[in-house]
Amino acid sequence: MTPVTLKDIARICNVHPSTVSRVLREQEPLKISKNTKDKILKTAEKLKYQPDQTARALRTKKSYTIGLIIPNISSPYFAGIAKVIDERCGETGYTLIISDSNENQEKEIRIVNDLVSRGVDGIIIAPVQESDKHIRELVEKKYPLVVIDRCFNRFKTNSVISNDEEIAYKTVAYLTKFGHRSIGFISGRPNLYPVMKRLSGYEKAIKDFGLPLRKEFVFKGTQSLESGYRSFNELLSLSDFPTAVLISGTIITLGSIKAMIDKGYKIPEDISIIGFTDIPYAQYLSTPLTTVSHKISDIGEEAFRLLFNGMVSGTITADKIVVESVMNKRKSVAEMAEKPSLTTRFNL
Amino acid sequence: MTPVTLKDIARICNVHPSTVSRVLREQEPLKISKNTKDKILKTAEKLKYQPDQTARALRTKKSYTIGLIIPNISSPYFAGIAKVIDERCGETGYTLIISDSNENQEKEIRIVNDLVSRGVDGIIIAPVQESDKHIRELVEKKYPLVVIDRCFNRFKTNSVISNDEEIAYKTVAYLTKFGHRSIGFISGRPNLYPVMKRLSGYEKAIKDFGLPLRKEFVFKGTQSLESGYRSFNELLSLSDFPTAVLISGTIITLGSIKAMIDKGYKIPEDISIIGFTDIPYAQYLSTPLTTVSHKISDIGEEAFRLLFNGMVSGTITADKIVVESVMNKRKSVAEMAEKPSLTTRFNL
DNA sequence: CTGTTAGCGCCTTCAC
DNA sequence: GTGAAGGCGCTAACAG
Repeated sequence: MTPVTLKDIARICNVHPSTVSRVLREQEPLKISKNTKDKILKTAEKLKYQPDQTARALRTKKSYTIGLIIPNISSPYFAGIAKVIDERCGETGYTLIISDSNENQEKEIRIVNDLVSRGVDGIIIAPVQESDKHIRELVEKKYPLVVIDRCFNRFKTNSVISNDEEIAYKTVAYLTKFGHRSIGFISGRPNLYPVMKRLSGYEKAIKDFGLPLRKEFVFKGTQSLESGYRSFNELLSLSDFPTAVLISGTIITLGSIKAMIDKGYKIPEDISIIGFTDIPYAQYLSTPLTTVSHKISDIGEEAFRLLFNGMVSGTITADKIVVESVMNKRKSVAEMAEKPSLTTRFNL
Repeated sequence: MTPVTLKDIARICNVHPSTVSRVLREQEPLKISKNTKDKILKTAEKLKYQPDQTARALRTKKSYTIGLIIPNISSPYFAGIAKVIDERCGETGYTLIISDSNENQEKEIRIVNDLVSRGVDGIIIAPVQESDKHIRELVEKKYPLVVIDRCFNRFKTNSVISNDEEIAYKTVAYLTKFGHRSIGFISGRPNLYPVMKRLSGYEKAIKDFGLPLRKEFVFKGTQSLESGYRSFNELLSLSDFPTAVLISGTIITLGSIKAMIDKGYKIPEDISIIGFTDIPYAQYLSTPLTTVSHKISDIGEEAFRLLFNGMVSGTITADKIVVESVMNKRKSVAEMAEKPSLTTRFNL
């Protein structure tokens, strides 16, 4: 019942373990007599020999393992990215270790250390992003690394991001076409790179289109439904709340929708909204949601490709890949009413 | 730049590596002079020593690693389970390796072998379930194992399931209270354990309530939106389609809804539906969906607990845990009209 | 073509 | 209290 080892096979075949090792690894050029080779292959099969990856990794300093660290495995966005990377790993003979940092910096650091001491060959990480010390340490150690959803300026490393600034700008432009001039912005954790970029795209557009920039129309919070709910309620309590709102984050968007429903407001009659990021359900919501969707599979694909190339070539690169997001125009944006929301407001 | 080892610390402290090992593992009772202990601790800290888990695992035959195999990481159901298990792992010092079998039996087998040869201390698996050979092999090898969402009768092992049969029965009972007597059943892969159970609960209820059991009202397919779409379209093409439908699977439910929308049918005016399983978005859909929701965190919790107990005690158990599901009564079920759907049907 | 030797980094038993 | 020796299972360099 104890696992079969090279030694076992060697003993049975009357050869040295190293010979067995050579045969089983199909090491080229294989200078082994067909006779012993067949003998070894056959008994290995019969005994269902499985090489001990731990021992192999210890010896070769290569584990054929890569680590993926994401802040929330329950998020469709990160789950989707994980899925693609997992597929590529399967195809290339790597095992993926997915860890959830749970939006928690300390846990993230623990995970990074753990993965390193487990000898993963490379790491893909979507950092929680409060500090970047541990990331920089990896870079300095020349550890194969790809960062998703973030870009550092204090040091250089591979990263894959979306064009959030640009697309946020475009959503504002889109809203102005419907006559909106009073536009809000709701987000979760404000120090998240994509959120910062969306905000700056938003602000830039507000300026360019000559709209009033109102600080009280910009809300920050955490990555939770409750936060979205709270922010949107605050927004609605403003006497002259905006006629359109950009909402950053799926779960925040859901919380915002809940706030509107609870207060009896209608989308898009009372307020138009655009959500970052798309989900399969968005089109089936009571008002099919206009969203910005990220090319999840491209992001995963590119992240894996960067990491893989680095691992096989043994060189450390610092490429920055930008994946283009797209806008899904559905029903949550409408022409602004002459006297926006007034009826509804006074009916409450 | 090369990692710090016990040897390095030993050399610096003028002690033997084994002494360093003893100190750093805080092995009790620690018969080490405070002097050398402090010296070792200090230099270990200074050099940021991280034990090589690979070497340690090879030596101790314990990797402090557990494997989780699920058929789809993008499914909120499995992602939720993974999240809970990951949390428990973090708390207990284990590292979780999540692998996605992608509903593919062969990939699942490859993953199992890979995890075993990587030396994981235990496995939690939601099997794809075409064959159970590889699962039985694990059981025979006395590998710590917990099966989620499935129950075997050919051999005994730990499993955590939901009370699908019972709850399916109850949903039919619930529908009859609204006057429905013609009830359909749509599912994905029919050989999935929960699907089988739901179907049998459905059939039992149909009999018990004296409803007509119509084979053409039962649809099978795959775990995909398209499959749900196709099945529901077929159902709608029946001249006397049912007034209520049970739908097994989130993504299948979404496909079904799409089919109804495309054909212009209204929920629940034309057809009442109940979806297995709940998702956060269900209540925000155009018709808030009546669903059966599984206690995802309980399932994960129980699975981890079973595995953990087995691993620390070194005993192999074969417990069967049933987690109770609940019904979320929302808006997708309504009183059956006198002449159900007729107007709508002829308006098309 | 195949065997021998020598570790990878760590832990554990047995000495002293 | 601490050191020495041995080995987990495997691979790599060197013999022959």
